[in-house]
Amino acid sequence: MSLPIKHRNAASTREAILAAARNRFTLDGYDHAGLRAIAADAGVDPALICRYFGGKELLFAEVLATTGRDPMEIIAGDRASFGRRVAEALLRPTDCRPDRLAFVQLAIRSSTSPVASKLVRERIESQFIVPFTAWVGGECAAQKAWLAGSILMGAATMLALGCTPSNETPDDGMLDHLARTLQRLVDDD
Amino acid sequence: MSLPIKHRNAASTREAILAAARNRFTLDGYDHAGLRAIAADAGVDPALICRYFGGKELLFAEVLATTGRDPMEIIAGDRASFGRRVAEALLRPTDCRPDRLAFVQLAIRSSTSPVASKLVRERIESQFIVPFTAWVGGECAAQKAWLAGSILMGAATMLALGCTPSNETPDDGMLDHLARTLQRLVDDD
DNA sequence: GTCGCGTGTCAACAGATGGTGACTTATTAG
DNA sequence: CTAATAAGTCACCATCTGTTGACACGCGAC
Repeated sequence: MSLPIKHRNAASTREAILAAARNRFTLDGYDHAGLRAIAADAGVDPALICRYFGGKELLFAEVLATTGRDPMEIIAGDRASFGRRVAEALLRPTDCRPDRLAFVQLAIRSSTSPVASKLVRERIESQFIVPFTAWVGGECAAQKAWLAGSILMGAATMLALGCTPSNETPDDGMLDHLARTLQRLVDDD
Repeated sequence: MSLPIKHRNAASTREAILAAARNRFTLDGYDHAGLRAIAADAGVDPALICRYFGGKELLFAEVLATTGRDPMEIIAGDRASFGRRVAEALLRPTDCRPDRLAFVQLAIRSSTSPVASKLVRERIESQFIVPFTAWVGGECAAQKAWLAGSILMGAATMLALGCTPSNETPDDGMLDHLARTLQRLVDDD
């Protein structure tokens, strides 16, 4: 986490700050991720963050924009395996590329902060609702997109809260049900 | 909101504080609902809140315990109309009794705060997951309960974020899809 | 070497937060 | 009427937050 030799390199320290911020924002949410904590993780003075990014809100905006890949990478594809694909991406983040749906974690943990929620909503709209609506097609595409997003957000919220059926790690039963529910959403009508 | 004549009555001012706190916590979440704002709404000095409830966390605990009715009032009942019943309770809070699923709003807005999330999780477990699991029955009851809770939390989160398919108020299409998805959860297997 | 500028640190500010003890005011008992 | 107690207020504290300006360090150019 901390580089043993501290070469003065603006680009790399900027990346270090961004990585630390991404981690803290994802773990603690916008409100509880303090600039001092982020700076400490990055091995940097808090003042530097403001000078580099122009403040906490701008930092969050940059983190949000660079966290996770385009969700459509997972969503778009074979229609028949959509449910399982997405469920696995959410419940088994270590199996596939770990950052596939990372922005969902980031989103739910910062959804309560007024300034962060605005940015979060815009990202959800532009990078999930709109492309998903186009991909799923059909008459009720918009409603399906909203519901699919709701299910993903809700499942992630419950996990973040520590609510699991077996009081353990997510099990196969959860994955099956989640996958089936999502699959039905794109299948019918 | 403010009584013109202020009789000194411990019980009624306690209720006023509780009502103001419930409102603020539901609207702004645990973190952004300040004791000063709650006190101002109740027409009371902030210090009184600490003296009456012993601090913000205990106040929140009492609000959480007294907000919304037992969710099973809506959930338990005719199995065939379960989906629509719950969907309407969530999306049309003004149609039925307004406080039926009020605790869901309270829950999602305070789910990010470490101290509040602990209380929220306990309430979800004890007043939703456990009784729902018993009610739905069957082999995968626990997974169904978790998924149902996830869907409710997610839908409420999306609404709270301002994400709706039509950028307007929740429409009938959303209600239909939500109802159907929930219904399938209890129907199959 | 040494000057200059990019890079980073330090100290401090203003604002807000939850919380506490001493104080004042109203109500009621005797 | 008066004294005791409940009800409520005030000033204040310690802490934390994001942010800023002045300062120190270090590397490259000359």
